[in-house]
Amino acid sequence: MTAARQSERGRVPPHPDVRAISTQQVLEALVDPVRRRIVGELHAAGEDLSCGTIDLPVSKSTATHHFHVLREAGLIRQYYVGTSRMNALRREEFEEVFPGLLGALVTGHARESDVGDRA
Amino acid sequence: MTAARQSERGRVPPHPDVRAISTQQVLEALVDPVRRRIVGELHAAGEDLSCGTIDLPVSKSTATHHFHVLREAGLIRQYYVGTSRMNALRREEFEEVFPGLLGALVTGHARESDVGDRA
DNA sequence: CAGGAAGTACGATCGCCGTCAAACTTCGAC
DNA sequence: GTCGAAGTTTGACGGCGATCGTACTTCCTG
Repeated sequence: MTAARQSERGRVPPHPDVRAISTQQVLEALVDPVRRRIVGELHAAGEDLSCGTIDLPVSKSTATHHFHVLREAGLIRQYYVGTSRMNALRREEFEEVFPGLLGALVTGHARESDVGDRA
Repeated sequence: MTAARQSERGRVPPHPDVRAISTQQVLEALVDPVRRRIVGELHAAGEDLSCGTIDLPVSKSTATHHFHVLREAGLIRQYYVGTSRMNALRREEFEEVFPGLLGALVTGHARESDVGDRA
């Protein structure tokens, strides 16, 4: 059992069970444009991204804060690779508990330039 | 054209075009538990309800504020009947612009007692 | 018309959340 | 072992939004 932890470099932050998360918490997490942008990028990328890869209009400390909130809300999973912290969207797990929500937000109202102006 | 207005008792508040509403605005409207409760009640009722019909854990002036926000976010339509202000959920219009969102929030995570404790 | 019911408008208050800078920690590279 | 890159932690600050009470408006009822 410790073997598994060791393999992941130790520094593994706590991740909540998605089933234990309230709609309230999810909405509070997704109401922030910066956090929604993070989720959007992860969704679009289709692969795990390090914090630095996603460029955000805020300082590093603020970015850390946002990732923390997303993790607490069960939206992302984080793990270290060297000095970089990787972020993985917890799509499937999340879909089971809040079916359609993520899709509705990423897809919904796609025409607006809202926060999706990368490219 | 004034004829139409007259029929509605005059006191008709301004209603935005749903297409002109941002995801941001919608989320800001729905992140509040009280407002989500209002939407939930309207959704469950399946018919228009007056402000007073929906009992909320806040003062009247605060309630007015919440209805205002929901109206501005394109979620409800309001009209007077006598001294009562009726509220109608703008389901279909909303569904066209933010497909699945409303359903995902009302249905999603139905097991939690979140804000849906009526009955 | 007097009274009351149903909301609205207006300020004022207050707590929370997003933001930042600065100091610190870890890890990889050289 | 040093340096730098990548994040984290902590504390402080500022603004926005939820809340309330009070005064006001409108409409129905008797």
